[in-house]
Formats: sequence, C-alpha cells, structure tokens
Amino acid sequence: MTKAHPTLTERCRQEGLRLTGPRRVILQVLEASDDHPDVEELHRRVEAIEPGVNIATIYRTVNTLAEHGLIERHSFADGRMRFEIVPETHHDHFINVETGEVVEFRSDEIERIQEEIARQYGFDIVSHTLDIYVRPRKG
Amino acid sequence: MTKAHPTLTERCRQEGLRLTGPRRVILQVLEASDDHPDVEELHRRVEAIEPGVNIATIYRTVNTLAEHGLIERHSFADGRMRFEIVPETHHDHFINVETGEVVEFRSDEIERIQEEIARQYGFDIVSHTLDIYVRPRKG
DNA sequence: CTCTGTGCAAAACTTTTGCACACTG
DNA sequence: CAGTGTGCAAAAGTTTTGCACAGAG
Repeated sequence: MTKAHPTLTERCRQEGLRLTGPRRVILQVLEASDDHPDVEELHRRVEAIEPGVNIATIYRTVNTLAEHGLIERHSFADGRMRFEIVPETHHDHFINVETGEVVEFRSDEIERIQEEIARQYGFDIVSHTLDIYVRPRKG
Repeated sequence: MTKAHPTLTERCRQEGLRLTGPRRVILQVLEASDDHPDVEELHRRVEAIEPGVNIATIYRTVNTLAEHGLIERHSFADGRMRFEIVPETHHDHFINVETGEVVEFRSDEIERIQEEIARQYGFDIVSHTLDIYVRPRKG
C-alpha cells in the first residue's frame, strides 16, 4: 500500500503556506507540467487558466516554493531559471542541443560515486546538478 | 617531451582572432585566473592592469572566446555567467554552499558511465556539467 | 586598405522590490 | 484581525546592440 506522492497543494498546507487564488493556479500548472518551464512560460500557462495574475507573483511564488523545498531550480544553458516539482527520486538531465528537448534519467551508480568522491574531499553533498548536452546519435 | 599546453594567445592566433590591446589583457587575466570569475570580476581584474577597457568589450570577448571553444561558460547557482579556460582534461565542480568556493575534481568512472548511459538513450555527448553543492563534513 | 574590435550610450531582458490593498487562516 | 500574498509600477542587475571610430593584419 504505497502512499501516493503528496500533491503540491498538500505540501504547501504542511508548510503553512497560504492557498490563495493565484497560488492555487500556479500549483496546478506546476503539477500539470512534466517539462521544465521558465517563469515566462509558467505565466503564460497560468494566464491561460486564469488571466490577471501578475508575473511578479509567479516570481515570488516559485522563490517561496523553492525555499520550502517543494520545487527545484535549474539553469541549463539559456540564461533563465527553469523549474520542476521536486521529484520522488532525484534524476539528471539530457539536453538535446539541436531541439532544446530535455530528457530525464537516473543512475544509481553515478549517485554512489559522487557520494564517495565527496567523502574523500571531506564534503557532505547538499544537492547536485548533472546536465549532459547531447545530439542524437547518427548511424 | 610533452608539448606545453598552448596559451590562449596562441590559440587566438590559430583561430584568426585579432590581438588588440584590450584583448591581450583579457587573455592575460584569464590565463592568470585559476578560479571561475564572472564578467564583472574579469572587468575589475582587467581594469587593475589597464584602465579604460569597457565592460561591453569583456562581454563581447568572452562570448567570442566561448564560441571558438577557448573558454567554458558556467552557471552555478548565482544568476551570472562565470568562465574558465577550457581545461586539458575535463573536470567537474564542488561548490561550497557556505563559502561559494569552487573546487575542481575529476572522475573517470563518472565520465565512463555517462557515455554508457548516453549510448543507451541513443545520444552522443556534446558536453556536460556536473555541479555538486556541498557543505564541509562535520565530525 | 579592409575588416574586426572597441568605447560609449542606449536598449533589452530578467528578476526584485516598495507600496497600498486584498484575502487567508 | 494579524500577517501573508497580490497587483502595479518602478528599480535593479545582467547582457546585448547600434554607431562611429581605431587599429590589426
């Protein structure tokens, strides 16, 4: 009987964050996103559901959510911040340099080696980002 | 008799880039930097050697150098672009979240596993970035 | 001499913030 | 009703660009 992953809304309640109209829509959009939208894209998706939400609200909300550990920030190679819900199990990203498409993957082996090396250097890992820029293999 | 790593200046000549006064100083600063300065920091270091170089020139130069593959761009967690000379052998980064200090490391094992996974997904690796955010280990 | 690079200033773009008001808990 | 969140507009921070001129090859 695995308990389902708690929704963002539930996690906000746990964190004592207020569930306002705009915030509910932003959470809904984040839940529905399986890609890694930037703030402008989130704003577009929110506006499509409920017009009138200011982009400053999106910025403030993603910052709040990230501070509470509910979403993750990414940079990739374009200048903007991109976001995704904190996944149940950590994963890394392939970025197709020809299309910009992002593919998620996970390697327990890489995770393990990272821990090992960090320990050798006397560090505890807080988090990490592995972005692999790729091109479809020809042949 | 291993040939020494060619200097940035030499590599610029190879690429047909012009060696102007400001550019020479920027190259000198990059050569002398074993950290990962951002544009503002580069500008400061350049100004210390030869005042009067405009920051727009720094931006244009690092972009040119990066396009020609002579330096690498990094993002880390602060909003700004940071740079370093393309190293002889690729390495990854620990970023101490308490001090901002960056430590380089390399793992052939991680490199190998990345290749392997990329192949499984049908990708050729163009480049990659592994940033591990760490804290000094207590105990 | 041609063409790349530069300084300067303005613009573009992304993100943050002050303020007055609205609304959640 | 206290305190958090929001809209709006302005500001701040970073990076790019148009233009006329300087200098490298």
